[in-house]
Amino acid sequence: MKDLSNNTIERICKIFGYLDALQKKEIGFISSRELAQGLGTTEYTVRKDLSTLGVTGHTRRGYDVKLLKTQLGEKLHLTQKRKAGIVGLGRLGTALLDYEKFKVDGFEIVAGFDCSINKLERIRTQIDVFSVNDLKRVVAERHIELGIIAVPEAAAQNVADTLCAAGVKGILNFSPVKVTVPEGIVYLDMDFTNALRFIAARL
Amino acid sequence: MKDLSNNTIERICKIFGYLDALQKKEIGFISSRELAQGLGTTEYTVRKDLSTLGVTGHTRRGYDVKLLKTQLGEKLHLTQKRKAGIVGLGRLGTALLDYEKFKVDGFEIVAGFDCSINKLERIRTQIDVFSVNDLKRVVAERHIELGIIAVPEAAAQNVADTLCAAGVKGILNFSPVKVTVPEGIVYLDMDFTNALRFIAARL
DNA sequence: TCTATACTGTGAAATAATTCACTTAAAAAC
DNA sequence: GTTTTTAAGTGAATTATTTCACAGTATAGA
Ligand SMILES: NC(=O)c1ccc[n+]([C@@H]2O[C@H](COP(=O)([O-])OP(=O)(O)OC[C@H]3O[C@@H](n4cnc5c(N)ncnc54)[C@H](O)[C@@H]3O)[C@@H](O)[C@H]2O)c1
Ligand SMILES: NC(=O)c1ccc[n+]([C@@H]2O[C@H](COP(=O)([O-])OP(=O)(O)OC[C@H]3O[C@@H](n4cnc5c(N)ncnc54)[C@H](O)[C@@H]3O)[C@@H](O)[C@H]2O)c1
Repeated sequence: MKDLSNNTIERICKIFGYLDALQKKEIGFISSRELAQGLGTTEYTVRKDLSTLGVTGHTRRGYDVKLLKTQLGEKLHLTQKRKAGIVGLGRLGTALLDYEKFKVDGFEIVAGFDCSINKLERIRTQIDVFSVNDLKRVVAERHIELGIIAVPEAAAQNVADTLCAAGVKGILNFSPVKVTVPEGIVYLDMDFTNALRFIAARL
Repeated sequence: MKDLSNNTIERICKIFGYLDALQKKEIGFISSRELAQGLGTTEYTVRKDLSTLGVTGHTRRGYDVKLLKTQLGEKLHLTQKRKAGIVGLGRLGTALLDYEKFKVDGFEIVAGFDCSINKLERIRTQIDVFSVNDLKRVVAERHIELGIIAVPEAAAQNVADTLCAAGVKGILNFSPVKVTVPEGIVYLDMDFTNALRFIAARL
C-alpha cells in the first residue's frame, strides 16, 4: 500500500470514530455521501480515501459499517491496544488520567507521572502514579508507547526528551510550545489557543 | 487580500504563537528558515504565506518579530479580544475555565454553564457560572462570541444548537462527536482520541 | 565607501489533492 | 425476468499547494 497523506489519515481517523456512532445507532450500511456529510468533506474524497486503502463497498448499499471499521482498524494499525503515560498531573493531566473513553478506544493510560511528591500523594485515581524519576523504568516495564505531555510549557521540552530517551514512539503534547523530538518519533500538538486563533481568523 | 487556505491560516496561527516565545527570548529578528524550523515546515512555505498576507521582511535580517506579530494579528483579526463561554463544567470544562493563559492570548472566558445546579453550587472558580437555562441571556449580555463545548457526547449537539441560537459565531468542540452547525458558524473539533489515532497510524 | 553576503520576494515548475465524469454492478421495483 | 435506480470505483481533468530558482537588495564587515 502506498503511503498515505496526513490528510487521508486524518479523515480516516475521523471516519473510524464516526463508525462507532453509526454502530450505536445500529446502522448497517453507509454511503460515501452520508459519510462525507458526517465528516464535512465530499463523497469523492471519501471514496478515493477508502479506495486508496483498498477497502471496498457494495453497489447500491454503500459500505458495511462493521466490516469497514474492522478494515480501517487493520490498515491503520488501530486494532492493537496501545499503552500510554501522562506526564504532568495538574488540572488537565488528571482530567485526562480519569477519562475512561481512551481505554474503550484502545488507548490505555497505564501510568501518570509528576515531579511533585506532594501532588502524587494527594491524587485520587485508579491509575498508578509515579515520580518522573521513575519514568524510564515504568515506561519500559509497562511497555508504554505513547507519551502525553501535560506539564507547564517551561518543562515540556525536558519532558519530551525524557520520554524519548525512555523509548516512547509517539508524543501528544498539550503544552502550548512546540517541542522537538528525534527523527522517527511521531509528534502531535494539541494547542487549544491555536484552535481558538484559527476560529477567530475564520470569523 | 485573496482568501487564505486553512493550511495557511493554521501555519500563521502557529507562527503567531511562536513569536511570543521569540519575544520572551528577546529575539528581534527571525529568518524564514528559522521560523520554518520552529514550526516544522519549509522556508519557502513560510515566505509564501507571509507574502500572501502582504507582510514583508528585511533583506539580510529576516522578519521583525514585534512588527510581524502586530501585522499577523491585524491580518487575522487576532488583535481584538474575544469573549468565550464554556458549556459543561466537568473535569475538562473546569480545567479550561481556570486556564489563565487564554486571557493572555486574547480569549477571555467570561462565563461557564452547566445543567447541574449541584455542580454549579460546588464549583470554586473566579469565573461566573450559570445554568444553561440562562445561556441565551448571558451570551447576549456579555457579548460572547465563542462557545466551548465540554459536555458529554450525548448532549453536544443540543448544546451546539443552543449556542448557535444564542448568537455565538464560533464553536470549539471537545466532545468526541462531530456536531452540525448552521452555515456561517465557524466550527472546530478537538478530539483527543482522534489525535491518538493519528499518532498510532503513523507509528 | 565599497563589496560580499545572506536574506527576502516571487514568478515558474513541480507535485499533490480534489473533483469530475463515466463505467460497472448489484439491489429494488415492477 | 426485466428495468430502473443508486452507489461504488477509478482514470482523467482540474485545482491547489508546495517547492524551486533566482533576481533584487539592504546590511554587515572591511
Ligand atoms: N488547564 C487547561 O485547561 C489547559 C488548557 C490548554 C493548555 N494547557 C496546557 O497544559 C499543560 C498543563 O496545564 P495544567 O493547567 O494542567 O497545569 P498545572 O500547573 O495544573 O499542572 C502542571 C503539572 O505538571 C507538573 N510538572 C511540572 N514540571 C514537571 C516536570 N518537569 N515533570 C513532571 N511533572 C511536572 C506539576 O507538578 C503540575 O502537577 C500546560 O502546558 C498548559 O499550558 C492547559
Ligand atoms: N475529561 C477528559 O480528559 C476528556 C478528554 C477527551 C474528551 N473529553 C470530552 O469532553 C467532554 C467533557 O468531559 P468531562 O470529562 O469533563 O465530562 P464530565 O462528565 O466530567 O462533565 C460533563 C459536564 O457537563 C454537564 N452537562 C451534561 N449535559 C449538559 C447540558 N445539556 N448542558 C450543560 N451541561 C451539561 C454535566 O453536568 C457535567 O458537569 C466529554 O464529551 C468528553 O468526551 C474529555
